[in-house]
Amino acid sequence: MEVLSPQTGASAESLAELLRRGNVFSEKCPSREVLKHVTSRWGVLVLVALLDGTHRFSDLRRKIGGVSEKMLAQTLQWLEADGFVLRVSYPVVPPHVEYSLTPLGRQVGQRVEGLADWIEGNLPQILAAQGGQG
Amino acid sequence: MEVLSPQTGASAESLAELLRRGNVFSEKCPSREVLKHVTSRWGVLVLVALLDGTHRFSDLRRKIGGVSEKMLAQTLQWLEADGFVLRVSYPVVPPHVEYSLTPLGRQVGQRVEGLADWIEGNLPQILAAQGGQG
DNA sequence: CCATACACTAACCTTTAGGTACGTACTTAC
DNA sequence: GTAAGTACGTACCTAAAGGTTAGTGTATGG
Repeated sequence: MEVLSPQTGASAESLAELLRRGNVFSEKCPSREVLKHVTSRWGVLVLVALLDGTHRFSDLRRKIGGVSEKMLAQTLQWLEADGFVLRVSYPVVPPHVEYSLTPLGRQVGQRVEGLADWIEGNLPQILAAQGGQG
Repeated sequence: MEVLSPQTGASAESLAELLRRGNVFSEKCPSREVLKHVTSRWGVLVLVALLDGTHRFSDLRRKIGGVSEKMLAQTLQWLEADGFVLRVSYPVVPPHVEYSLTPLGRQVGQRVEGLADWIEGNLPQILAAQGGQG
């Protein structure tokens, strides 16, 4: 068992190690980017929404209160590039595009949903803790 | 069972409902703010780091690769205000401050850690999915 | 015939997360 | 005597997230 110190920097060997396992505490680890997309403001909500099944663009937009078209498109592209979202476009007119989760996406989605659900369910306590600390 | 439509807006009754349960999909729900802090770039890492036990400011800074002092302080204040982090300051010189998780904080921390761990563990597959989709 | 829906893109603007650098008040180590 | 460590606050700046508006091409509904 080898512990990486973020301060000492990565040797040539530990770089390979990073790819093998990932270490979010290390500045250069690619997992930071993935985490950024997944935990982005709309990324969270898109993942949770898509756990319900395939959605069209407009469906997602209606379901997720407050998203702009631009941000929804952007977020979907991030998640698609990370291999979490599958985009299927039918060449008809008017345009018809379906978004769904890949198996990988379903797994992250579940963790994210767990987090979101916990916050929703414990909102009263959180709000109480906020106000009560004065 | 009542389903809230984000489009129709909240009635007086569903507003109270929001506070009782929380609904991330609704634009005005306070859970959005909490989620923002918890899933912020450094919020995630702070929560995971503090699951290991009490840390001093500088300890956290050394442990979390790449945080600036300003952002670490800011993030800790967000999480403290949300009732997730407990700050204990000893009036000695040089300053001595200890940060730890509240019971509430430990619970969110675990969900967040689950997510971070999953990403770390599945990094190879994610990276493969990214590159392989061309 | 005009509005709307669809799934976006492009251009432009605002906000804010985040970074850098400096100061502080005192102490220990060199 | 000087440098470093401690836990930040403040001021200033950049980059990026995010919002708003307009436009695309076609087809359906009124």
